[in-house]
Parts: sequence; structure tokens; C-alpha cells
Amino acid sequence: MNELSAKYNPSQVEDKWYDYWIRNRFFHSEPDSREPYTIVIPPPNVTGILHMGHVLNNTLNDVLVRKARMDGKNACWVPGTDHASIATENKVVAKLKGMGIEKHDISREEFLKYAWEWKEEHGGIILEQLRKLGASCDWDRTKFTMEPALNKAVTATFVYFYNKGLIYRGVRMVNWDPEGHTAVSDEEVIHQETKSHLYHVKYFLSDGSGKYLTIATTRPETIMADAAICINPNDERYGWLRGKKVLVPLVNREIPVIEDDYVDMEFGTGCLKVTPAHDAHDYEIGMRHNLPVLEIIDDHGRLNEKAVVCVGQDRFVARENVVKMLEEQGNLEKIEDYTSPVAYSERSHAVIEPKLSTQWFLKMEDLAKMALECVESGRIKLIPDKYRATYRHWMETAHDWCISRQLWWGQRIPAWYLPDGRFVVEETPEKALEAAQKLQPGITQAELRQDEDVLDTWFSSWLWPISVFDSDRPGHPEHKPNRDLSYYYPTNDLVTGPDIIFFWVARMVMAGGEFMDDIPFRNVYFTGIVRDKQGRKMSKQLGNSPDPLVLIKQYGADAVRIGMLLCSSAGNDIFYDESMIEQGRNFCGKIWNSWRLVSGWRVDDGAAQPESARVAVKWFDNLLSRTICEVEEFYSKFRISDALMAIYRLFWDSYCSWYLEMVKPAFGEAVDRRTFDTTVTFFDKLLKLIHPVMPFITEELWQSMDKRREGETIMFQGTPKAGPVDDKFLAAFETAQGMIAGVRGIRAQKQIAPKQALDLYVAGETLPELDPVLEKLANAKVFRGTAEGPVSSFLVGTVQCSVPVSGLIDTSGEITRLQAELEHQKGFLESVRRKLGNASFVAHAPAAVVEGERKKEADALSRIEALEKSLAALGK
RNA sequence: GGGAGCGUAGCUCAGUCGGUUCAGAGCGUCUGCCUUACAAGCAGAGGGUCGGCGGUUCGAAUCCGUCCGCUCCCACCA
Repeated sequence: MNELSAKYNPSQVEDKWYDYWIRNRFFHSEPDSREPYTIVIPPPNVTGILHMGHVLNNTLNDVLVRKARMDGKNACWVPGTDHASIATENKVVAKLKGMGIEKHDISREEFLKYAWEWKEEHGGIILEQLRKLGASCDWDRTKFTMEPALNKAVTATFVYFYNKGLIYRGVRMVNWDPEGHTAVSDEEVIHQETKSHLYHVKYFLSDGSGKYLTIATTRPETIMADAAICINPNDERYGWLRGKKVLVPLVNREIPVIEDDYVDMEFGTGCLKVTPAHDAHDYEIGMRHNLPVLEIIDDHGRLNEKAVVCVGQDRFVARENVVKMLEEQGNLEKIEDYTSPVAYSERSHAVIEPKLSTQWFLKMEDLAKMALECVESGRIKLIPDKYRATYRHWMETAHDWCISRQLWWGQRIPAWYLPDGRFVVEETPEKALEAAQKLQPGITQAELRQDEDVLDTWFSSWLWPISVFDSDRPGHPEHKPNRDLSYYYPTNDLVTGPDIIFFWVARMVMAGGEFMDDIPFRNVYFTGIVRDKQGRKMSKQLGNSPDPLVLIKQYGADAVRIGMLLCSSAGNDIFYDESMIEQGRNFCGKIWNSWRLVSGWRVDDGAAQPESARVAVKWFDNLLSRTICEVEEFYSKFRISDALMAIYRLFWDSYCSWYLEMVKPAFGEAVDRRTFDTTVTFFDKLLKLIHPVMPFITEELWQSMDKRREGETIMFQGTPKAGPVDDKFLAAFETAQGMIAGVRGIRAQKQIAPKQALDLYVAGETLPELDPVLEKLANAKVFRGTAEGPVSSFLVGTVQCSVPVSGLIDTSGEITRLQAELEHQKGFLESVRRKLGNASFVAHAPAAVVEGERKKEADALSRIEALEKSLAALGK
């Protein structure tokens, strides 16, 4: 055995063992005859850096993988990164801006060149960081969602769904940033309560009757684009408007009055102006009623010539002017102050302008139905189960998926347009040309124009569990799965956040069903969101997120892993607290020191095993088995933090505080061989139990326990198996522990030094076998019966214990304490007897419960008797 | 507004089928200890009307209703 340093120094051992694991390719997996256990990483953004959410997620993944590996499975954890089109493109745009380059001043090709440079420079940093955490990924299998093979899979998938008739082009409202000159995603829009006005505008009937209706709007500058006035069909106030036509103020264009349930009769005047081109809801109403779409605002947020009035003016300037004109013409009824949420661009802070544009969509209905069935049938389990409701809600209300994005970084949509506007969808430009030539013979490649948009990032991530193994399969279900895909698919568990349950989880289920005719994973474990102590989401802006690498350096990777797991009960948000990591560090120290103790013992082969040690071994052996069962149970339910806590307590409390104290040889003496060997075996099992959670320190200690050869590792040692458990013995031991604590309590109270031996009188059911333990740990000689004279006494269950403490006894204090306890017991007895006296209870309750009450009664009686005896001994 | 969830010790959370002495764990707090592995430690102790009210039941932290407080997701009403 090697000499251990006085303190565990994580930074000195972590890199050493990680390199050792890599050198020996312990993380690498190839299909073989063993049962596979597969996890694909939720791919982090390629240019991202490790944050606490990653730490939590990847620690959980790593625990599961390492556990499976020790259970003898062929464990494979596939790592990789996501190209994250929006986030990455934003970063590149920002970087270019810093260099004085605007995105729109350079070509797509130039931009992509910069983007790839950026990716090469920053890409994969996060994967390097995961190594520091101890993640046991099969790095040989590292994938990137935009590498050529995966791109091919994405393109093939697009063509597949297009040919199947599920992908179509449609018009949709996008969030247009008139300053940034670009569409922004919903995620990049911030809604802020903003003070504005509600303008009440009169619309006169076109029949010349002079009658009018009033609408309330926050955007009077759009009235020139009005296509209709809408009322609720159930609104009796406006029955007279049915079928009528009104004139749009200022431009005097005639528009119909239509009826739609969308209108809220309570809000405003109950009349709604419908402006399909400039409001998402209005657009939908317009679609339902076949209204014309009139766009009057251009890409810069200015009114165009179709507006007729205020042409060329900025929308906000136009608003003022329109209001003025309305007032002059007698169309303005009143102006109210009004506060409502307004959408702003996260980047330019410009007010978002809803704008119509043509996008690509994937029909969701059938895919969603299938994805729902996979979960409803129980084939895929969501943990915690409450997310099933969320999932169902999503799947039942799924809208078609808008898969196009107005970006450059990503997989470009494989649609090619002919000059006449017709288009073909093919996997390659060559095939596109071929197809185009069928439509227009003689057309050349140069005349074809590929769609400018790229695909939504999720359109590549939903293939992830398939494409990391076999990129030829997506889009080609007829393609025979390769060896990897047949072996590793479906994967076992997915660990991810509930915020992407629809974006990612559900869509992987869809892709799996479509291309594999199988589920992509069996269990989905949802982690919470990591928050700070005040409950705020950790974010860069707030600066409340610690740098995991700094923490790892400071406390060690094992401590960080433990710390995260300790505060992460499944499905709840994580309130991160650095003290949890300190706790992890302390635990490392405890483990380390316990081995320092044992490894320093001198062993005497000839010595006999003391009785106290024999009993200690018997006890810990039983307790170990029981705990292993509990831990397995916890793992099977993904209650990782409970599993950890069970091992933590076994290691710290049971093994260190109780077991080692029992078998520890007296100062200067040797330990017998039998006890020593068993103790080493126990320690070995404890290390293996905790290894999935704390890979580094366990490898370090396991290696130092014995002469190990290169290529040996704790990683592949089997998880310890539970033997039979003697529950009665364990219960009896718990009583003994209570008695020891009682004696120690008396010592603390009376300031009696641990070295001073005491007498302990025991009345009640105890195991005499445990007496040597009592004597060793309580430093008390055990007698049966009740002590005479002044004693300090206590109860453990129904066992009456008394310790003669002549000269030290505070008689009146002792009497007060005992009397209070006696009162409590009498009250308890009374309540139990009331229950038993209730005929209805005895008649209805199960026999076992009634029996339990009778036992309570008997126990209470015996305790009362013991207490009275103690009081009598004190002369009361 | 629609959907989901939460409320148990100072903090973070367990608590299964309503029923064992069930009111728990870890951390923190308090007290005493530098006891020859560990003060990043050891020993001991205190701490909760299970959010409020009502109901079902022989029996409720657990089931039902209702109110209060909080969180998340979706829509973000002209």
C-alpha cells in the first residue's frame, strides 16, 4: 500500500486519472455481445462555455453511465456539439461588428468563412471542460450537428418529408426588427410593459346613413391597411352592424363588418379592426374570412405608398400625424392612457414589427399523434411523471413547425428556384438541376437559385440519437441500419431540461418513429433549472453564475459533482449553494482520512478477533447489504440524490463514526488479521458504491489500496451486491446505538470525561451479544437490572437504562425531567387507549393496525413502569 | 386568459397504499471537546399546529372542496 498524503489534493490526481482512463480507452465502446447502455449527450452549443446547468446535466449523465458500466453493461455515452444557428450567428455578427464589418456588407460565403473560423477557434471548448468534470464520454465518437455527414442526414430528411407531402411553404408572421433589418426569433423578443394610448376611432357606415361604430386601437397608423371590422357574433349590441360595410377613415376605402369568436366583447369597444398584414392575430382572422392583405409598412418601418397618407414617414411619426388627421376629420372619439406589453428586439431594442413572410413548414399532426402515443402507452417514461401532462398538452395543440430561419449559419434549405418561380427540392445541386431540367429543359445550374434560408437548429438535433450512429438512415428509412445503429439504438436514458420538452424531446420521438419505427430512448429524466440562493435563474447578465472550472480547481471535481447532486431532487429547480460543494469537499476529506487510518494499522496475524470487532463486522455487513438494496432501488427510480445520500450516510456515519470506532485497536496496539481484511473489503465496496458519483478520489484510493497493474481500474469493477439482511439484528443494534448515545449524553451533561469508566444498568430487551460494543463505545460496564442509589436514567424504546453517578446527580433536575417524561407517556397511553376504546376503530381498522395500537399500549405501560421505578429510586 | 406544479424544521428537500413510536434527512444553529484518521473534525442538544379553513373517514402531512401565497410553460387580446 502506498503512503497517503495527509490531505486529499484533487488537483494532483484528477488529470492523472483522466489521462489514464483516456490512455486505456476505457470510455470507448464498440458493439459486442454485452447488453448496451446508451446515452447521447444533449449537445451543448458549439461555442458555448460550461455553466452550472451543464455541470448538473452532465454529472447526472455521467453517474448513470458509470453505474451502468460497473453493472457490466457496454456503456456508451456519445458526446458532441450543436451548431446553434441563432446563438452562434449572433456571436459571429457581434465579432464582425467589433472588427467594423456589418453582416450585410459581406457575402454569405465570406460570412460563413468567418463563422467557421470562429467555430474552429471556440468550438469544442465546452467538451474540453467536460473532461475536467470527469465526464466519461466516448470521445472517439464526438459529433457536430453541422459536420458533413450530419448535414447530409438533415438534407435527406427535408427531402423525405417534402416528398411525403408534409413540408410546405406558407405565409407567416415573423418578428421583424426594422433597425436590425432582420427577422428575429421568438426567443430574441422581449416583452416589456410600455405606456401608450388607446385611440378610439369612429368608422362611418358606407351607406351614407351617418351611423358609425367605434374601435379602440393602439396602432392608428395601421388603419390604412384595415381589411375589415370584426365583432363577436354573440354581441347583441352590434347586431345592427351585421352585413354592413364601413369606410376606413382618411382613405375612405370600403371594408366589410365580419363576425368572429376571437373578439373579446369586454375589451375596448368590442369592435376590432382587422389588419392582416400587421398583426399576427389579424392575419389569422383574415385567413379565416378570406380578407385581402395590404402591407403598408416597409422593411425600415416606414409607411409605403399603399398607405396613401403619411407615405415615407416612420411608423411612430405617422402615428402622431394620423391621430392629428383623424381628429381634424372628426373620426377621433377619445384617447385613453394604456399600458400594454410591447415586443422589443433583444439586440437593437427596436419595437418589433409583425411582418408577413414566406416560410417552410412541417405538418405536425400525425407526427405529434405518434409522439404522444409513445408516452401515453408508457413505452417512454418521463421522470418526474408530472411532465406527461405538459407533454400531452403540447402534442395535442401542436402547430405546424416553422423550420426555416433567415440566417446563414446552418443547413441551407435544399430547394432550388427556377427563374419562373417554380422550385425543386433535392438532396444535391446536381439532382436539383436534373429535376429542374425536367420542368424546363436546357436550364443551367447558374440559372437555379437555392433558397436563402437555413433550417431551424432543432431540425438537425431531432435526428441526433440516430444520426450520431448512422447518418445515412434519416431520410432513408429503406437504408439498412449499420452495426452501431442496430446495437445502440434505442438509447436508454436522456437527461435534459424540461424547457426543451417540445423543441427537442418530442421531436426526437417523432424522428425516431418516422425513421426507426422505434422510440429513441426509454426514460427521460428532467432536471430542474439551476438558480441562485435568491431563486434567480443563473445568467450571464446577472453575473450570479459561478465558473464551474474555478469551482473544480478550488474544491475538486468530485466535490462539485456531489454538491450539484445534493441539491437536485428530481424535477425541482436547483437552488445552488456553494456550501453544498463544501460539503462534497468535506466528504472527500472524510473518505481520504478513513483510509489513512485503516492503511496505517499494524496487523497482528496471531491476534484473536475481539468480540466487539466480530459484532461490528456482523453489523456493518448487514447494514451494507441493506443500503445496497436501497441504493439500487433509488437508482431504478432515478432518485440519484437519494442514492447519493444513502451512500454518504453509510460511509460517513455508519462506517467512519460507528464501525471504525468499534474495530479501531487501542492506541499502540495491532489489529487482528481477520478484522483488518474485512475492514479493507468493506472500504473497497464503499469505494465502488460511490464511484459513479465520485470517480476521481475513488480511483485514486482504489489504486493505492493494492498493487495494481496498468489497465486495471475501479471503473469496471462490479457494483457490490447485497447479501442477506438480518433486520432483527440491525434493529437491536440501533437500540444499542441509542444506549451509547444516552451514556454519552450523560457524560456531556455531567462533564464526565470519556476516559472515566461508568456502569450501565439495563432493564429490558437487548441483545447481550452487543454488550462488548456498549462497553467499548460508551466506556461503560454493562449490568442487567436496575441500579441502586442515585442514578441518571434514560429510555431507549422500552429499554430502561440507568447510570449510577454518585455525587454528580442533580436530584431535583432529574426528577423534573423524569416527571415530564412520565406525563408525556401517560398522555400518550391515554390517547392510545381512547383509540382502542373506540368500537368503531376496532371494527374498521385492519387487524395489523389494531395490533400495533395494542403494542403501543403495552410499550407505554412498560415505559411508565420504568419511569416510576426511576423516580422511586430517587426517593420520590 | 389557458395549462402544469409547489407550500412539511432557519435553508434545501424526503414522506409509497390514508394506519407501526411518523412528523424525518442533509446542511445550518446552539453546547462541550485540539480524544493518538479527519477542527474540512468529534460528541451531544434544540428546532415544525405539515400554508388557512371546511369536508370525507374509526383514523388525514397523505383524499376532496375552498381560500391565501409562490413558481414554471403557453398566449401575451385590439
